[in-house]
Amino acid sequence: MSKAKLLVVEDDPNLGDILKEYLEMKGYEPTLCRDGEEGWNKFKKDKYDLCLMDIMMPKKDGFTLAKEIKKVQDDLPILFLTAKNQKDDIIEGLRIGADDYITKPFSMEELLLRVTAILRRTQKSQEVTQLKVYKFGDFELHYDEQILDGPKGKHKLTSKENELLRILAAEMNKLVNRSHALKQIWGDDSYFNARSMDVYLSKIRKILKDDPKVQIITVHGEGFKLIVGDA
Amino acid sequence: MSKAKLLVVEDDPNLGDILKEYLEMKGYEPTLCRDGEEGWNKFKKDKYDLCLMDIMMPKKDGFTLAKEIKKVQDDLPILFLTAKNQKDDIIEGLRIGADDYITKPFSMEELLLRVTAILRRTQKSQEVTQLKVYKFGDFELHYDEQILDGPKGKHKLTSKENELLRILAAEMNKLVNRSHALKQIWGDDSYFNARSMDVYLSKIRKILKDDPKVQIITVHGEGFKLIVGDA
DNA sequence: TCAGCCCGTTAAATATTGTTAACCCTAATA
DNA sequence: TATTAGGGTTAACAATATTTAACGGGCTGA
Repeated sequence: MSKAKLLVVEDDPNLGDILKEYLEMKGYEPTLCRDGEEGWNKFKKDKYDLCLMDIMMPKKDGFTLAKEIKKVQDDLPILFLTAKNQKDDIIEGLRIGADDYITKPFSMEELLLRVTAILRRTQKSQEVTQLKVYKFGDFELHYDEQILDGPKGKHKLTSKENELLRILAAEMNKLVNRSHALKQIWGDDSYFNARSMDVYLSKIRKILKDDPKVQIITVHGEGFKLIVGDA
Repeated sequence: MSKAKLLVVEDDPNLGDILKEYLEMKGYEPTLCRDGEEGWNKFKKDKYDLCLMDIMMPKKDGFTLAKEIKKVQDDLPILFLTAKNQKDDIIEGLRIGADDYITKPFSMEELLLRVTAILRRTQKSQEVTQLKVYKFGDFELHYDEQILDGPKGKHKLTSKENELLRILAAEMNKLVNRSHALKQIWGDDSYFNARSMDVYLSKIRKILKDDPKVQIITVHGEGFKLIVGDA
């Protein structure tokens, strides 16, 4: 796990130095630029994880720089450092495309919170963006969306149907222990919950009829299997 | 909930008195010291929640005092009061482990903001960090402005809609527990509040129809998920 | 083989959630 | 002070989800 690289564009030399020192101290790798033009040059040379920039800067303002950067690398998160007395319409304009903003004067702690929040979010979305999908036969179970996409159209599933089918699909062609599934979904293996599960199995089987290759078979006294035969 | 104890070390008698009086008025329990040495003695005698200190002081300067304090109690947050443009002082202070700084002259409101921010942060360290802009699908939620910017225009949100959507957006693609959201927004999980939340969910879903990739899924008996599908 | 349990299915009963509209405040305005 | 507009809550009703009940068929072991 290497340090996150931050592009810091700030023309106030005091604040710039403070930012750089502070962010370094907190385990980041900041590159400080004094104006928008320098920021643009650094951006072209290297790859960054996050960009912090002032709005009002000589040579090239933050708004312009942000737009240019977004054109090249749309997913680079940008955190604007804005002055409090900035006109509303400017703020309005720069909202588009900014991932966040913080108004001066701000505390270092506030800034750090923002930076970590953005990085956490973007890093997460790089990993977990993939919504879970299970495929079996002509079906696709979109678990996160609670949708079963089959050969005869999409079926909206209820939460319980969704959970149950996911367990079966995850163990495709393998036995799913009855009691195990019950504990997973209902928390405990009781008579009524078991009957409930049977009701849902029945509903799911109805949908699965859309593809004759797919069926749920019962292993008496043991559990169930989602089996996928050949064409 | 007792008053937070503040150790205030400031050699300027005018500023010191003003600080003490103001902080008392705001419900804190400040102890005023005139120099670093006195500050050190008070620190040893009592337990404090936060320390505000000047840097340039007779007998023992702020840096020295801060270092000594940190050696004994590393987690005591320190807020430095620095003269304007003393960049090196600020950096040095942050390096020592100050949690924040504020440059003189400052307004009392400004100071209060810092103090409350630090105390809030240290008292409940597991606070959810709050961004100002949340993006999901073709939407941008501008939390501060209570505006949801979508593919078919901007929607002004009421504060409840705003809060609710923020919670969902912060946990994008993940389950948000019903009761948790209720406690966050309404303070308690009661029948009528729950019904109220359902009303707001309905309103939000109407707006989210502007982008078919985005939807709020119900997990029966559990909570909700803001789902962002693929194109 | 047959009693008894296990399971499949359907339907009814409950519980939870979705939606709309009426109602109640409060704060701004005339 | 009366009026109004907006936000929030409550009420009422609709739609779904889940559980329970009821009935019947099938499997299994004595």
